[in-house]
Amino acid sequence: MADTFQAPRGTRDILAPESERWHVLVARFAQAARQAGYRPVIPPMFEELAVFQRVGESTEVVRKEMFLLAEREGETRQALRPEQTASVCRMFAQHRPPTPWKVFYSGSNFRYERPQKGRYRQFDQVGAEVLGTDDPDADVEIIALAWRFYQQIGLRKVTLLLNSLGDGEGRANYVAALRAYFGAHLDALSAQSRETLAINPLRVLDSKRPEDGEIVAAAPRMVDHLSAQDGAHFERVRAGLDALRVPYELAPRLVRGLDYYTRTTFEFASSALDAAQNAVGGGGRYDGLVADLGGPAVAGVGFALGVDRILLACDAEETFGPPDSAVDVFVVATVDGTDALELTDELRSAGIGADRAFDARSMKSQMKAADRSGARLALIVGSQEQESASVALRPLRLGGEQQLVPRAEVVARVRALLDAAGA
RNA sequence: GUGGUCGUAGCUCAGCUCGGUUAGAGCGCCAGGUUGUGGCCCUGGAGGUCGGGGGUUCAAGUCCCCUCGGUCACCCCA
Repeated sequence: MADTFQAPRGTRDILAPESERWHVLVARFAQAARQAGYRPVIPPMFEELAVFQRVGESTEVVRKEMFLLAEREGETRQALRPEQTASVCRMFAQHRPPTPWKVFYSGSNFRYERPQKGRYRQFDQVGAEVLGTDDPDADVEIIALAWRFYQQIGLRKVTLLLNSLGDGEGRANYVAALRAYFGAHLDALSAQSRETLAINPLRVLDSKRPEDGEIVAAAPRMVDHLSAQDGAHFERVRAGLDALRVPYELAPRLVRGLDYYTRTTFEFASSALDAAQNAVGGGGRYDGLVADLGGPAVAGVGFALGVDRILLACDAEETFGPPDSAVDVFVVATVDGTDALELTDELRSAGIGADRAFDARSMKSQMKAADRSGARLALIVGSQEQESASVALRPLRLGGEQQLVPRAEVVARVRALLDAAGA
């Protein structure tokens, strides 16, 4: 036996019916975003490594999980994208579109990490971003867009966790306060947290290690260090969410894995999933990122939602099943197959879903295939029908008797039957 | 990157503890029963080098080692 191959580690093949729900999900998201005035962008799958390094030198994503492409002479180092916000900001810096620039996207990202359920090396996200304004209403619009989308696909056990990380002086003061606080309790911290502390004190708040629990819980809170301006911004975001009746929980310890976030920060957690993969989406404001990428100093806010995890949550909540994939009509032809070829083509051209069997199987076999296809109607052409230039029309999942119709009238008769049944 | 656990037909699994005839079941698939008609039923068939490699042994799906992959926790994140 020849060597067999399998999908690379951390990737998976998505077959129907899973692939069907996947497509519907992405289409629904696109529809929701377009309805809110967002337009699609299609960033490249890879960028110069430096673009992604801007999301934070201290993050795992950049330090250990980049999918680097082989370096070629005379070219800068490139990497597969680990997320798309950085690319969107690079696009903005490069093309300088009019603001506010409201965009959405969907597609795969790549992170070289150890795979687990709901965590893959190639994973898909849908996301939306607003660049060019720091109006808190934009934050609210973004959050509401994501929230309504979860609602629309039937997820009920999603919680919005909200925080503000502040910016500028307030943020600097807070980081200093955190550093001092954790520094004073060094021996109570886990070894890993002590390392993290040296790199980015904010991320120590993220620790789930039990020995850190107590000390993290008592750590100073960002909300107490916000500047007057950032505090007002956050108040306005909260008021907006209240006005839209989008429920949220304040999460003063919520920091996110990417360092570019400022001010509003949020995460969507599904209580239907295990803690390891319960983050079904997240986002926030990144007011300095475009400038970091060589663009103008414009503000930005956005989110990304994990397609794989959303579908996992849908399974857990038993919602958003695969769409009906049945074709309308199945053509059974036992004489020479040309009838099947022509009839299916005619039906499809008329906008009727049609399928057939191959390999000149027996009528019984073709009828079984017709049944399995889920078609509501079978069209049968045997030698008798062929001689009389007619087609037998047999209801499979419809009421009524099998009838013989003239070949020339088939499409019209099929349509009439389907319409009658559909109504 | 660390630790645990699992890996037998397309799918779900039995067999492994105490090595020993041609490795089984259900579902699915194909064909026949019905020489022109699906869903139910009956009969038969195809399909597995037991994830891969090495070792122990007269003998390995069963024991040992390595490796690949899944999965769970940590880490991190979507």
